[in-house]
Amino acid sequence: MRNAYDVLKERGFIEQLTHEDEIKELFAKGGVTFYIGIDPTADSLHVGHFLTVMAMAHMQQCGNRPICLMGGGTGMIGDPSGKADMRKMMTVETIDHNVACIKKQLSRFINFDDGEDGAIIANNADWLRNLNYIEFLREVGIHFTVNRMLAADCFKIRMERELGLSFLEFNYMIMQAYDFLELHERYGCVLQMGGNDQWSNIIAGAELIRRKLGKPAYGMTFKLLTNSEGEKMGKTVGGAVWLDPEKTSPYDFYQYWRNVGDKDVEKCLALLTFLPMDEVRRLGALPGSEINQAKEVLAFELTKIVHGEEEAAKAQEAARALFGKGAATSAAPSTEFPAADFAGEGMDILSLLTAINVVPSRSEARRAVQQGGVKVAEKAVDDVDFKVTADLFTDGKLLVQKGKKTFHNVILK
RNA sequence: GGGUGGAUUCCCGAGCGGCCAAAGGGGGCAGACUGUAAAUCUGUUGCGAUAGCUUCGAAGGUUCGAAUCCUUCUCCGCCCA
Repeated sequence: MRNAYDVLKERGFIEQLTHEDEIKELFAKGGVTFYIGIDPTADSLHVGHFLTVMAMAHMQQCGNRPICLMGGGTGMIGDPSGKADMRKMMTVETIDHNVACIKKQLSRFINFDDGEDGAIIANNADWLRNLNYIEFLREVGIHFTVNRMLAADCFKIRMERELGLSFLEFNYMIMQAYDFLELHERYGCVLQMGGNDQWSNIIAGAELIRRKLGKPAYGMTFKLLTNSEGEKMGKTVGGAVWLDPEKTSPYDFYQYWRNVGDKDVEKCLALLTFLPMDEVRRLGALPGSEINQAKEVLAFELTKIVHGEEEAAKAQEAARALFGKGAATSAAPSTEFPAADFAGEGMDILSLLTAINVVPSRSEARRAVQQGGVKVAEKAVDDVDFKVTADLFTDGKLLVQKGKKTFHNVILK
C-alpha cells in the first residue's frame, strides 16, 4: 500500500504541515485516524468541499481511517476565517437538515463500512451544544491566550479592514480546537486536515492536545482550489458549483470543467480525479488546442465521480453535439410547452427567452436579441418583435441558443 | 454608557436640492478574434419599453422638486469608559 503522504504530495494537495517528518512516518505505518470538518452552511457540498473529500478518499485508499466531522455545533457560530462579513446565524433546524443532506452526499465518495478503515461520521453538535460554559473555560480556555489568537492569520482580514469581529466568532477557533481534542479522545484521531484557510484553527487543535494531554497531534492543510489568476474556483454567477444535481445540473457541472483555463487543467486532473499521475502529466502537457482533449477528460472523469458514469456520458454527448456541428441536440436542457402556445401568432421571442430561464428578465432578453446573441433553430434573431411559431419546430422540438454557450430545447407537448 | 463617522444599484465606491436610474472600477452578459481557453477590443449592465414605473438602511416631514435638508428608528465602524 502506498504512503498517503507520497500520494497527496505527488498530486499537489499539500500546502502546510505541522510536522513533516513525523507525519511521513505516521503515514508509512498506515492506519491513521484523521478528520476533516465540514460546516453545514448549505444542504449540499460544493466543489471546494470536493477537494478535501478527494483527499479523504486518497487517504482511505492508503489504509487510513477518515472521520467526517459535521459542524452541527460550530455551524451555530460560523467560521470567520478569511471572511469579510459575519455569517448569518442559522437555526438548529436548518443546520440539522443540512447535516443530513451532506451525510448522504459523502457516502458516494467515502466508504463508511464497518472495519479497519471504514469512515466515521461525527457531529460536533453532540458535544458542543451541551457544553457548560464555566467548565469549558476552565478546561479548554485556560490553554489559549488572546494575544496569540489575535495574531492568528484567520482573523487578519477582520482586524486589518477594521470590520469588527464578534466574540461569538472569535470563539470559533477554540471550538474547533476542542473538536480535535474530543475526536482524539473518542476515536484516537491524531491528525486534522482541511483547506489552508483552516490552518490557524488546525494548529490550535493540535496544540491543545499537546498541552492538555501531552500527546502528539498533527495538522495538514490543502491547497485552495484556485485558478491561475489566484481566484477561487468553483464559483459561477449563480454562486457555487454544487455537487447536488438539483442545484447544478450534470450538464452545467460538466461544462464548468470543460471550460477551465489551459493552465489549470493539469492541476484539476491531479486534484479532482483518480487518473494516474503519468496520465495527468501527459494530458497536461498537450500543446495548443490539443489541450481541449485534456479538458474533456477532466470534465468527464469528474462528472463521473460525482454524478455517475451514465450522467457523465450524457453530458459529454450533449456538449459534443451542441458545440460540434452535429445537430443531435436532444441532450441540452429543455422545457415543455403546450403546442397551443405557438399556434397562430405564436409566442414572442422575449417571452420565450424569459420562460425558459435563459435570461432573468425581459430587458435582458431584449438586450440579448439586440446585440445579436440569440439564435432560434440555428438562425440568428435580431428582431425584438420576432414571433416564434409552430412551423419553426422540427418534430415538436426547437433549439434556442443564447450567446455561445447557452442552449435550450423547447418541446411541444 | 459617552463621543464620532457611516449605511448608495451584484460588489467596491463617487454623488452640488433640480441636468441622477445615479460617475468610476470590478464582476456579469452580448459581439469581434479564437480552441467551448487566456489575453485584447467593442457594446451593454434596475423593471418596462412609446410612455411610464420602482430604487440610494427604515418610517415620517420640509419643498413645486430630495440619494442629497429635518425628525425618529434600525444596523455597523472607530475612539473613550
